[in-house]
Amino acid sequence: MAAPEISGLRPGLKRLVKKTRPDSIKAEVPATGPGSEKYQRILDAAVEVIAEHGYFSSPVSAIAKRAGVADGTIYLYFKSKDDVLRTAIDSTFDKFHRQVEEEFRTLHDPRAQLEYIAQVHLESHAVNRSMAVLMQTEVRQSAKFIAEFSHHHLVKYIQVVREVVRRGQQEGIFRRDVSDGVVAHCMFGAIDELLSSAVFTGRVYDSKATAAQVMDVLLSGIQAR
Amino acid sequence: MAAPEISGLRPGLKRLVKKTRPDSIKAEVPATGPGSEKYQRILDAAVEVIAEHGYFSSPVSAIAKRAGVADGTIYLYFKSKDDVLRTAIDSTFDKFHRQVEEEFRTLHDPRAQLEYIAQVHLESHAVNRSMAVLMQTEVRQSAKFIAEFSHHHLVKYIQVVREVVRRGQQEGIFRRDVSDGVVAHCMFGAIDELLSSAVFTGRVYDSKATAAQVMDVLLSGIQAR
DNA sequence: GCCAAGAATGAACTGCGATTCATTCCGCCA
DNA sequence: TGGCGGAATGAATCGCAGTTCATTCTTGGC
Repeated sequence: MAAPEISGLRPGLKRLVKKTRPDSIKAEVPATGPGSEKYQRILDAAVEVIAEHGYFSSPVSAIAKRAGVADGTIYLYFKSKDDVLRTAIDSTFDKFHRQVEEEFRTLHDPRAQLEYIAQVHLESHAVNRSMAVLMQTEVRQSAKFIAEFSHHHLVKYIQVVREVVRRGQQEGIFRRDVSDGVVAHCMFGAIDELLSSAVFTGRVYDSKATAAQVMDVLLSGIQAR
Repeated sequence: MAAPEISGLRPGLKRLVKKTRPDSIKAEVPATGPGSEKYQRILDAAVEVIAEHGYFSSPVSAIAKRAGVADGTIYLYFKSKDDVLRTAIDSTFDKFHRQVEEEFRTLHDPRAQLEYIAQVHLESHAVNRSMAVLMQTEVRQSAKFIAEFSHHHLVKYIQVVREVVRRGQQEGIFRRDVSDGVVAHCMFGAIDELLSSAVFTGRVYDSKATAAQVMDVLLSGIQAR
């Protein structure tokens, strides 16, 4: 998708890695490290293939093929098949958290903050469909190794929501007779299920409108009376 | 767990399959069919092992070992490894739906009906921990073949909730400006996430009290004003 | 042009695990 | 008690897929 077409078809152009940047600047992209174009292409290919067939039914060879590289090449960029998936998931979550953090610098109302999170969460579908599928199918997950590290990301998400809820309670906006934890899990679960159902049925929706609807119900449910 | 200890250790008693029932009654358990004790033992073992290691990291040999039978024996009772898991999941969902159907015969208030579903859903943790883990890790899922058929079960669950919500809306109990579908997914998602988090962190909780709390928020959110 | 450094390749290796099936073991009946 | 039908066994088969590594290709400096 976003990745340029299989460069293997243009043998003459294959090895340019430093792009147009000369050596004066030290911060070259380490040919084989993160940030190189091939690195990213492998990640994208892995996400696509795994989203289509599932982790255990996606041979490294299929990922390599999609990325337009040889099987062995993947091991120049990543330690193992696990490592590829882990990296892809990590970077997605990191991006999400950076985005939220950024927005929170100027958005302070607890209600609006929750709405923002909901909306970004629901939007992930449109941003990168394959990644959304992968999140729904692999992260909750099946392989213990994925479960373990991705659990950490979910905890962080919940943590953020809890803090917002708690602040809302302190400010007297939200009722205090429900635990922030329960509310956070409910919100995450509700949104994620909506996303999940959209992903599986292939339905598209207006993420802003849907987020508004869900949050309307939830916020009505927790507003102080 | 519930299964009797590995009978393989008592060679002398192995083959009694008809139990104490003589042949007068035709409805004998077909030695190798559903309902036989070994059949159930294999199912239980599969659920436990898969809950612990995940489907793709659970060799048939491990399931056989846990069930106290030989590898090949499993193929006398089931068509394939897939078939074992499919059967286990199917029967769990079937049980859930029968339970709900039964209760609905005497419970008519929409609010109470939703609360009942929430409670049974949350209780599954206590009923069979391994199965709950399996549901969280495999059903949402990973292997396409599981996804496809279990999706059908989820749809049925959502369907039931939607109908209740719609009836509540008609009766004027619930607000009509939110779609029954969105509400149903939110409810399912919220409950399932709570369950999931309990399953993964190993936390125990009072399913009745938790269900009450979640449903309090949700019902407040959707009540007509 | 020639060479060294390192990127890329992909065939081959290896281990694993689902499934099969020839053989053994029982329990029952004549 | 002999032997038949079916249940159970588990070693052997077969294919697959993650990883390795000897070899080939590029590039950039001289």
